[in-house]
Formats: sequence, structure tokens, C-alpha cells
Amino acid sequence: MPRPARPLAANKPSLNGKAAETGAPVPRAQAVYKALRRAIIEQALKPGVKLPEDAIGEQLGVSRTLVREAFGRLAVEGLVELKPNRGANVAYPTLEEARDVFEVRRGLERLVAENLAGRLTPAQSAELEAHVRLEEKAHEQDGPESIRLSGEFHIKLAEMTGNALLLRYVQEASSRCSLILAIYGRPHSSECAVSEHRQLIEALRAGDAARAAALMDHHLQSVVTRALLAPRGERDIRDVLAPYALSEGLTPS
Amino acid sequence: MPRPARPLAANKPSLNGKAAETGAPVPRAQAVYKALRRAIIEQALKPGVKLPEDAIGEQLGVSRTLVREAFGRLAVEGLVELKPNRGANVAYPTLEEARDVFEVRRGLERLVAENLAGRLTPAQSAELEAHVRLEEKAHEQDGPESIRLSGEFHIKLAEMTGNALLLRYVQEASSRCSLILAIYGRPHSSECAVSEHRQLIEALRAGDAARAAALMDHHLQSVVTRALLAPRGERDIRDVLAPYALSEGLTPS
DNA sequence: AAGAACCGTATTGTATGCGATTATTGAAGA
DNA sequence: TCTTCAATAATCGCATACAATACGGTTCTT
Repeated sequence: MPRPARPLAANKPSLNGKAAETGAPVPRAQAVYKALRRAIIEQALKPGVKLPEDAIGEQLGVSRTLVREAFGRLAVEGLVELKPNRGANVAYPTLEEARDVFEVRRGLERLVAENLAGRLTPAQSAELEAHVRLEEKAHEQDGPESIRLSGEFHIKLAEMTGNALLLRYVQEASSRCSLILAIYGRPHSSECAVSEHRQLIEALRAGDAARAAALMDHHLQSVVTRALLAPRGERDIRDVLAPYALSEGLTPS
Repeated sequence: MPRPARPLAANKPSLNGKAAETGAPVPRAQAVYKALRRAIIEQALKPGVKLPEDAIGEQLGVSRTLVREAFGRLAVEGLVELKPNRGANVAYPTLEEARDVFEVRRGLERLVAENLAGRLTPAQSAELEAHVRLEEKAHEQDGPESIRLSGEFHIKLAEMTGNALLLRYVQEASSRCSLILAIYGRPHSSECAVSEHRQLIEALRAGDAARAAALMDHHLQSVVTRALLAPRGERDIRDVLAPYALSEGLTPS
């Protein structure tokens, strides 16, 4: 299918040379990785979609080699499924995997809360407050902005721990949650209650580690029940088609 | 309410070539990845060692392409450091990174303990008991066997949760701990006190989640202090030379 | 002799090509 | 009409080839 090849990633001004004095000669493989990652998280590439090496490489202006490299990393992070000899797809987590992710995420973020309790600098505290105010603003219009901000709140917290590994894991879990919500989430429910964020900040500032951890725990727990309880789509076409078949008097095997 | 721990997909059989007619044609890239991973964890490849693509490829009988792919994955997991245009080295975590890893590991394994409390099947319980007995045997001879078994105990626990992501993270943290102990650990201290493993099993079987979590927490905490408190080597030459400088009346900048 | 500029070599970054595996289409047989 | 099966097309797995960059030693300059 011939389509006009318009490079999706036109963000590499000078690929030869030193990237215009910006310091690091970043390998393009990483650029491909980031591009795909964003596309998946923002649901431009929907869960389950096929990812042919050729097409993507062409679109991004690189060879299959780099695309494959990116696939490998995305697969490790659970954003892409890699089947031998059958190529790559955007991951399509099962409900069970979804629960696993949320459970791990709860554990990680509880750690974040404990780590941060009583150790927030005034600047950090203020930053969080400001963020929550943004969330409230966005919440009124109830756009996709609201969802993004909710997620960023948690990332910000993880950053503030100064623990790079913890941050990476939280980010990873968070990315996978995007996927999961794309599949099983309710259409426009903003996942996080802003008030819960407020309470959390309060507990952190008070240095009450136990309470902060409990709040975080409860918070994420309620995210699950709010967003995840109503499975919307099914993985298998059969599941999608079953009701249609029945209404037409056909009997799925 | 205790639901039975769910079984995890059985791990794949041999991976060389065609897996001896048994089904899946495992990509060789994965074989390379596993080989390097083991070599690093078992300290055949010591922290900081240079990893030239072609030398390794030659040794393993594959092209640089596959070696690079493996490097990418190992880098994500923190076992390899990848510097643009300057190749790969076995990771050499700083003391700070080490602390980060241990902190995250504590959080993860606490989650394991909570998850497992009161949900061990008799078979699982027996398996853990048997493992601990092995540990005791090995402890007497105090070989490297003892260390390996200690690590495996924790992996086994993670497996039993049936949470694939949790298992992956625990494995990852565990691998990195191997690296860390290779650098900063005391020569032959077996990291885990066997008695602590025993207590932990007891608490799990009793279904006392809080106690199990606390035990795990304390257990890992003591691993850190036992093994990590005496830094043996330093990353930076400056750290190595500092004491010499001082003893000679020189003042390092 | 110390430092800077130069050049050859070793190694990495990326693209391309070839054989192998899988998907697809269409025709023949039931 | 529904299968079965084979031929073809599409895609992947991997090796190789070429270009770009960094390292080490040598020579030239001061």
C-alpha cells in the first residue's frame, strides 16, 4: 500500500556531526526507541497493533536494524510483544497482567511515599502543590490533559526520591498502566482523585510515613477499582464478535 | 481471603539451536543475552570490564548484530553500561546506586512477603523447607554455593507469587546485587542468615502478612549492613589514592 | 622537552543483502 | 460450497559491508 512517506520523526535536525553543540552524540537507535515509546503511550499506536520493521523504519527514516533494537528494549519494558519469526505488536496486556502491574506499582509507590515522608524540601512541596492546582484546573474541563497530569504527579514524586532505579520502575509501571487503561479503562474517567493527591502531600509534609504509605496504597487501589472494573474491550476478535453472532442467530463454536 | 497462588508459565527448555525439536525456534539473540547475563552474574566478567562487540561475537559464534542487541537489553537491566561511540562495559555501580538497588529490592520483596502470606500451598511450603535445608548444608562448607542458594531462595519466593512482573523486578534487582557484592561485598560472607529464612517461612505459613513483611524487611536490611558496610574497592582512582595522599601529607583537591 | 597537530588503526553506528520462516492467495479436489 | 494444498509474496533473523568516531603513537612546533 503506497502512502506518501512523510517522516514522522522530523526531530533530528543534524544527524551528522555534533547535534548542534547540544553535547551528546545520541545514537539514533535511542531516538527510535523514544519515538515508538511515546507513540504507544499516547495511544497513537493502539494495543495489539502490528509493528512491521520495514514500514516503521521507513516512516522514521532509519533502517530495520535500529527499529529492531528499539523493539528489543520496548519488549523488555512490556510495551511491545515480540514473537519469534512473527514480528512485533504493541503489547496487549491481559487482565491478569494488568493486575500484576498494578500490584507492583502499589508496592513501588508505597516505597516512594515512605522515602519522601518528612523529607520534602519547601521547593519540592511547592512544586507538588502547584501541580495539584494544575490538576484541579484540568479536571473541570475533563480533557485528556487531566489524565496526563495525574500520571505526572506520580512520576514527579518518584523523581523526588532521588532513587534512579525506583524512578525507572515507576515510569515503567506507569507506561504499562497507560496501555492497560487504553484497553480496560473507562472512556474519560480521570483516574486520580485530586483530593487524594492533596491529602498525600499533606501526610508527606507532616513526615507521617505510615499514613503517607497507607494513603498511597489506598489511592492506587481506588484507581484500580474506578478505572479497571469495567472491561471494555476484549483481546480476541471472537470475544468482540460473539454478541453480534448471537444477535444474528449464529452460534460461535 | 486466600486465593491459591497461581502457577507461572514454565520456563523454556534448552535454547541452543532448534531446542532439540521441541517446538519453539528460540532466537539466538536471546541465547547471547543469557550467556552474557550469566557470565556477568557469576562474575566471570568482572564489573567494569570492557566488552568489545566483535571479540564477544566471535567467541559466541555470532555476529556483532546480535551482541549489540543483547547489550541493549543488559543495559536496560543495569548490568551493562553503554556509552555512545565508546562501547560497552560490565556495569560498575557506585555506592549510591547500590543503595538505591537495595532500597528498591526491599520494597519489592516486602511485597512478595505480603502477597505470599497465608497463601503458600503445602507443596510450596515443602519446597521452601527443602531449599533451606540445602542452604544449611552448604553453609557449613561456606563455599560460593552458599551464596547462590541464598539468592535462589528469594527468587523462588518471587516465583511463587505468580506475578510475572514482580518476579522480573526481583530478578533484576537480585542480579544487580550480585554485581554490587562483587565490588563492595566482603569476600566470603554468605549474605543471608539461614535462620532468618526459616523464620520468614514460618510467618508466611502462619499467614501473618505484617510479620512476614517486617521479617523480610529486616532480613534484607541486615544483608546490606553485613555485606555492604565495608567497601573494598572504589570506582574512582581518587578514592583509592586519597588515603595514600593523606598519609604522605598531601592534600587531594 | 612539553605540547599541539596529524595520521593510522581499532571499534562503534548504521544500512543493506540473503536465506529462512510465515502469511496469503488461488486453484484443484471432495 | 467447503477443504486442502501448493505457489507466491511478505516479513523476519542474521551476517556482512561501509561509514563515522575515538584512541594511540608519531612528528612537528615552540
